[in-house]
Amino acid sequence: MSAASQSRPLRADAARNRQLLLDAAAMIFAEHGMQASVAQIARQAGIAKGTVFRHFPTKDDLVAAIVCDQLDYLSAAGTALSDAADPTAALLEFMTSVVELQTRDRSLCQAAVGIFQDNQEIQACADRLTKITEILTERARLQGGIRGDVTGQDVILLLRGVYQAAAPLSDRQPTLWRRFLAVVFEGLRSPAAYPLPLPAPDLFRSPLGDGQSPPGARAPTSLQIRDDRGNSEEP
Amino acid sequence: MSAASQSRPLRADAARNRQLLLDAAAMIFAEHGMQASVAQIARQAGIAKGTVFRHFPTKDDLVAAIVCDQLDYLSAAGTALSDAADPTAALLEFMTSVVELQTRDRSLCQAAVGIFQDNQEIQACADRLTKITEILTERARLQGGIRGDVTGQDVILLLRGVYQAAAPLSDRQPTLWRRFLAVVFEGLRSPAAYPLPLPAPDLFRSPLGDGQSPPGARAPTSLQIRDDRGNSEEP
DNA sequence: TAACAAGATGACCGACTGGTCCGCTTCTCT
DNA sequence: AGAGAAGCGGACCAGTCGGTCATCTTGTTA
Repeated sequence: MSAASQSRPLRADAARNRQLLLDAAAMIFAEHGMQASVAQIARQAGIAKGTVFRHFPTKDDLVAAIVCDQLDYLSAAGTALSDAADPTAALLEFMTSVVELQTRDRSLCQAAVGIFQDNQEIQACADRLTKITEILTERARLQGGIRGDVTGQDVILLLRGVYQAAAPLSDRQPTLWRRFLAVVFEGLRSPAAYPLPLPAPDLFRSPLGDGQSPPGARAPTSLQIRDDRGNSEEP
Repeated sequence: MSAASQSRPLRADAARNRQLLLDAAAMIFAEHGMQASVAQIARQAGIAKGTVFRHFPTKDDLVAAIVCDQLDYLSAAGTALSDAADPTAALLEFMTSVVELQTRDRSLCQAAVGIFQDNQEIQACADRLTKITEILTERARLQGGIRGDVTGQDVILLLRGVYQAAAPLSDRQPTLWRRFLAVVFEGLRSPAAYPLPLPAPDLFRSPLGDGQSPPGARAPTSLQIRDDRGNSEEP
């Protein structure tokens, strides 16, 4: 969909093999994560390994093609919810979609944020996803459904956490993430008992040293998140 | 500390090298995760690769030695808090310790739960950690500081999620996890707006088919966690 | 149908992994 | 001091990885 319309249309067999390859890669990556080998994918697709590299110069390019598809899918899902009547319910539904897809596809969870910060294509897709998440979050915030100090980047990072929390038991309790999503969403709801500590995350700007712990920025809470502990030696 | 007191005491140079090796491994694993190569660790320790395998028959044994130390450290921290005056504050402090250590040591996050389910030694340490977490959680629950349907295993899995959520930005915002821990802890607090869906996680028993989604077990909430979506095709 | 370019192939490459092994060194004990 | 055992070093092994390339096949087009 992206690099196919360059110059000539693909020859029939090439187009067929490319699709076989994409399907196989999506399946293998979903099952084994992106550390699955190219040879394994080629075997699954029923084509030779050299053919894989003809279609995608590097393995990262193949991963990017798969991951971008998934990220775009989520962006589309978010966009479809961006004018829902109930913004808070829409945000929850969006969050559900994101974790659900992560659970189905293990490669996505490694790609969702920052892991591929060197891959331009994935970055662009991730940026789009972050943007629509920001929109959904702001609508819910304005509605008062979630606390005022939560950002879209909080949401997207927390969704990664929800998936990862449930991942160890994904075999035996494949829907456990719903439970953890409920906990996290509860934590995002209004009214906030205590303000969140620290400035919000920033996936894009602040390449380094954005003043990530400005003095006095920590909120005073009765149940303070502990700042430091006296031990400097290892156990 | 574990296999050293077998038969003879180590020779002086062996003991020295063993300590060099453990220190180097802890540092390298903390920095690069447990996928760091044995050669890299040997290089860091200034000893030959063969010597590594003399002290630890396999890489997994080396990983286990490091990880068990960390898990035991956390268990001890939890035990020290198990009779604190304010159980809810104690639980939060314990949770802070856990995420903090995960942030410092990337190997721990992969080991905390279930990843090493085949390694007896790590399993034993993880079980102890889970047990003390359960105790701390129950005390906070009885105090009314956290909602009644939260278990210790919820807590330990969520802590993994908190770390993972903040991990992508750990370079630029190394204390971001405090923010996410605050969100999650807020979600655990009493009073619960809605009951948590699904039965609690179970790390040990239920090797399979413990009825992980019994009909009607899902809680009725106004903002329901969506159960299923109609699309069966990929994007 | 014939010629040619696009595509497919799989042996091959170098880099890397965890792990082994044997000759050499060094510590310890008498 | 000297013997013997414990420990060490690093070449080596088999396996895997991503990636390349010369050669063969096949779809397309004149």
